[in-house]
Parts: sequence; structure tokens; C-alpha cells
Amino acid sequence: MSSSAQKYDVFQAIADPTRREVLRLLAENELPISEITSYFPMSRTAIAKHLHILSEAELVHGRKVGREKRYRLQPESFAELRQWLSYYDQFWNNKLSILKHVVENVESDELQVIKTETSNRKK
Amino acid sequence: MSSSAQKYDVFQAIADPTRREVLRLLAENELPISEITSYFPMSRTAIAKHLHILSEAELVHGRKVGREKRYRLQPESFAELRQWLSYYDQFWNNKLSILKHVVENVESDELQVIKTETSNRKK
DNA sequence: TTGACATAGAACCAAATGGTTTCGTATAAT
DNA sequence: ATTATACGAAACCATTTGGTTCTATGTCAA
Repeated sequence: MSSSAQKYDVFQAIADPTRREVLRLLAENELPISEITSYFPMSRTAIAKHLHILSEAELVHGRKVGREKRYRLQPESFAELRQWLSYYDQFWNNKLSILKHVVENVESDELQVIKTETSNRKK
Repeated sequence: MSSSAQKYDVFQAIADPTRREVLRLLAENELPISEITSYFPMSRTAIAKHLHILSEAELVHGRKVGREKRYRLQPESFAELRQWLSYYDQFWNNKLSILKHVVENVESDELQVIKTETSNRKK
């Protein structure tokens, strides 16, 4: 009884190229529907539908401001995808490059925490 | 001229729940179509179509062995998804847990390489 | 060689998807 | 008060999608 009966999940939401482009746009700015539409060769209604789908999948969030509705990214929701993908990491031979990428992009104090935690743990 | 005119990309391929289940199955074993079908409430033909789609997206690879066609995972192809997802890492507040996960699962000699490389690099 | 098994491929179908146009309503600007 | 702007929602439409059944072909076993 808790919820949703979600029609669109995250996987379906990102399947469409237009929706992926919308995500990129909203990653940088919070934007109203009309402005988003200006980047695409289709009607405002079509874009509004895509936004509803992204919203249902919780990849995006819209708030009303005056007469416009501004959408922004809802970045936590990428976690489901990350988790799904991470299962397949074990079949992958290139962990090295993820590790490099992550290490290079994490704050140094966080990194210190990790080093300490992991070295204190029993092998 | 190089290729493909791919009809299905990786994003579409993983959009379908049945196909995601197939991927899980093939992660563990190389399996012929009939056996894969036995896990699903649909016809062999339907599963064969899903396999074609996964194959076109290069998530899976099939080889003929006698009269059967055995499919296995093609794990390199998850890279495109990882790369796409990684863009959104910058908007995420939970790098710590990825880092932990990766550090804990990487071989210790690889880890040593990383530590050395990163500390030698100019800030 | 005959039969059973494993698959490929074509034809078909209902439902979902991605778009359109039209109309109605709330908010902002003149 | 009137007009223009931004949106929501409904009705509609063509194409794609995810399934089916039927037929044909290659391979293994007796």
C-alpha cells in the first residue's frame, strides 16, 4: 500500500535520447519547460511529457515559480543505476581506472578517513 | 561506412526487465537459448528476440555449438553506461561509499600502484 | 535414414511510445 | 481590463515494441 505504481522506472526513463539530453541540460541549470523546449526540435507538450517521465523516475524535480515550472536534477536517483551497474563490475577487468578516477576526485580529508578505516580492518 | 546502423543501443537494451534478468543469468553461466527460456514465462522465440537486442547492443555474445547457440555476457560493453553515469557523479554527495567499495574490492598490488601514481602527481 | 531437438525467420497482433493539435486556466505585464 | 505568456490535459495518430504462431533448416541420436 505504500506507493506509487510507478509506470516508468529509471531504466526506461534514460532509454530515450531526448530525455538523456534533458538530463544533461538540467545538470547545469534549473530551467523552466519553455526554455528546455528551445533546445529541441519538438513541441513544448512533448518536452513536458518527457519531464513527467523523468519526474516519475525521480531523476528530476519540478517546482512552480510564478507561472512557470522549473525543473532541476535530482541526483540521488542515479544511485539505483549505479547499484545495478556495480553488480557487473566483478566481470570487468578495468577496476584500476575507476579507482584512479574516484581517488583523484575525492576530497583529501575524506580520503584519509578511507585509508584509516580500511587499514584498521582485519584482513 | 564503418558500421552498424545499430537499431538498439545499450540504454534501450537494458530498459526491459526481462532483458535485465537475462543479463543476470548470463553473468553466471554461458547458456543456450532453450535453457534461458526455461527461466521465463514466455516463448523461446521471444527470448531469442531479446537476445538479438542484447547482442546488437553488445552486452552479450552468442556462439554456435553444435545445434545450440550459447550466449555469454560481454562485460566490456557496460563501459558506455559507466561512462555516461560517471558524468553525474559530480552532483552526488556520496563518493565516500563508492571509494570504500572500490578500495575494498581491488587487489592490493593494484592499490599500491594507484597510491604511488596519485601521490607522485603534481597537485 | 529416420526422428527428435535447437534454432532461425516470417507473418501477425495488441499495447505502449513518442509525437502532434486543440482547448482551458492561471499568472504576469501593459 | 485586456492581452500575452506558461503551463496542463485531452484527444488523436503513426510507429515501435514485445509478444504470439507457424514453417523451414541444420544437427544429433538411434
